[in-house]
Amino acid sequence: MHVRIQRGSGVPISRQIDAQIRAQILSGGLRAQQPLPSVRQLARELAVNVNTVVRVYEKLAAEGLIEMRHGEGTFVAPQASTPNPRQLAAHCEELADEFDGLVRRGTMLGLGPQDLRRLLSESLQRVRKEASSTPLDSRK
Amino acid sequence: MHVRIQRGSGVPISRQIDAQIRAQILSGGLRAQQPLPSVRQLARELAVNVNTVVRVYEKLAAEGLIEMRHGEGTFVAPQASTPNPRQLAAHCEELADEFDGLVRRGTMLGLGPQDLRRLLSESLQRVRKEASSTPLDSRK
Amino acid sequence: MHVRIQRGSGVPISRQIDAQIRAQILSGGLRAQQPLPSVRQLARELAVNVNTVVRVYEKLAAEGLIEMRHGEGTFVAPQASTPNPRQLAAHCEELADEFDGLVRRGTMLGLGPQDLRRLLSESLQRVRKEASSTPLDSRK
Amino acid sequence: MHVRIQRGSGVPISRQIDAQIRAQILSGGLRAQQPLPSVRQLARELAVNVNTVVRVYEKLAAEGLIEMRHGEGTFVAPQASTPNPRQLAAHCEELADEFDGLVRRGTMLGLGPQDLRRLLSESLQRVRKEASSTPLDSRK
DNA sequence: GTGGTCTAGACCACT
DNA sequence: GTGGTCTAGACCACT
Repeated sequence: MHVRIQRGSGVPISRQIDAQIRAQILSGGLRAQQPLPSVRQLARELAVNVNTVVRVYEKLAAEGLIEMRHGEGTFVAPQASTPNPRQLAAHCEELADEFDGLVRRGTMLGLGPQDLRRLLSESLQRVRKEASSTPLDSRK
Repeated sequence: MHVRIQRGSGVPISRQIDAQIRAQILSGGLRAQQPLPSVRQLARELAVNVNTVVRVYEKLAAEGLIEMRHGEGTFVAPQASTPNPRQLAAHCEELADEFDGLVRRGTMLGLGPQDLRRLLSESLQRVRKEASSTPLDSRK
Repeated sequence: MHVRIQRGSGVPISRQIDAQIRAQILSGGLRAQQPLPSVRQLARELAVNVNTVVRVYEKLAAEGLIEMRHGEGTFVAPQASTPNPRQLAAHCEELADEFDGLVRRGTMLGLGPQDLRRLLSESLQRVRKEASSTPLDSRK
Repeated sequence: MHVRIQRGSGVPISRQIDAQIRAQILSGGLRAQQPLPSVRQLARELAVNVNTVVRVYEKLAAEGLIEMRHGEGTFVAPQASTPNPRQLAAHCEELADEFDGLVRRGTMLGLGPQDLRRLLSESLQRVRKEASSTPLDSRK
């Protein structure tokens, strides 16, 4: 599982973690029954307080996306296996809104469409490189 | 002056307003001495509390980007006229970070580079349309 | 930390609090890393609204004099340790200006230099007594 | 009449003007029937908006300390001639309070009694020099 | 527990 | 009209 938080972006840490785990489950990147890192492990990796992770896991569990099995660990819920197209679409729409926000801000900074396309291309490269260099997660 | 806020995005309203005004000043979109909307007017336009706008204006004033003149109004600071390349660059870098965030989230949703480029193109169209349809601000 | 506000003096409460905390940091009376009272605690002690304290702390934080750590508390900034002679001098000059104001007002009331010196002596006594009788702050 | 305002001290301009005129009337420095500068003249001298002065004059007139005679000008009220000991005492006490405030702030800056006495002495010199060099007011 | 943000509303001061 | 300060209270996020 990949999670990466941006500090100082103004977006609450818990929200960032939630969105990323949720995206991977909805898209099938994380499969049903697959184990998630333990609360403590993820908290350590992200340098975040344990309670912050606990609250995210609890919320996802309350929505039925994951299951916290006492003494065993946390797993993607069985029903969560089939990518849910409605929620996926909702998530994509949210992404589109955020693109709008970035484009507006870029425009206000005086950037044109070409500049913004270039920014995106550079991001794509950076993120691709990240992914390839990331050591595989212990529990994936 | 153009400001547009996204509610429910997790990013504090005040931060969104701050970033957008700041971008326009740094890029020269707002010129030195130019009047900003009054705190009350902007608050009304954005359907936001007056204090929220006041806090943003105070912060920008503390950094010397704008000047609040008691009883007169609020203006872009005289020194803010020449686009500050260092701060502009910092702001662009911040934008690049946020692109990275979106790309990561998109990737987690299973989107490929083509999908993301398409999302950007659609955003560019939407935002261009917004701009052209926006009635000119009374005070710019 | 000692803060004492005078209501009805015409000087905004927030400004009084700001000046006093600032003085103690600049002079080294408050040391680097030292914890400040929490916003709620100080608000309670001074019988002032929490937001008023928050605004003061935010301003001092924006200037790098203190650090607000989410969930942890507020602390004198590490760099603030070495008394800053330039800012200290500025603060002393401000004090001198205010002495001028008092002397002018006293003169207008018909007081002579001797009367004013006596007023100062009495103040020194009163304030000394205050200090000695103040119970040590829990967190200093 | 002597009035001197300190900008940026946090004390409202109108309050500063009020206190200074009031002090001179209470102490007999301004005698009954004596003309005050016109609203416009004082506003110009102090580089203050006319309305600010108007409001101060109106307040003092409402308390019976001065009289605004339409078409003639503004004068110290006849009854205001005999220095009012009770109000004078109140004003002196206020002054004492403000000395306390300054002494506290000075102490927080690390100044001792000697430093503060020196500050006062320097103020006395400065203010004496001001007074002697001030051109006599046209209407005194 | 800690700080962070926002609202609604009041009252004041300056142009 | 403009900005400046303050209160009371809510709800959220991080340790």
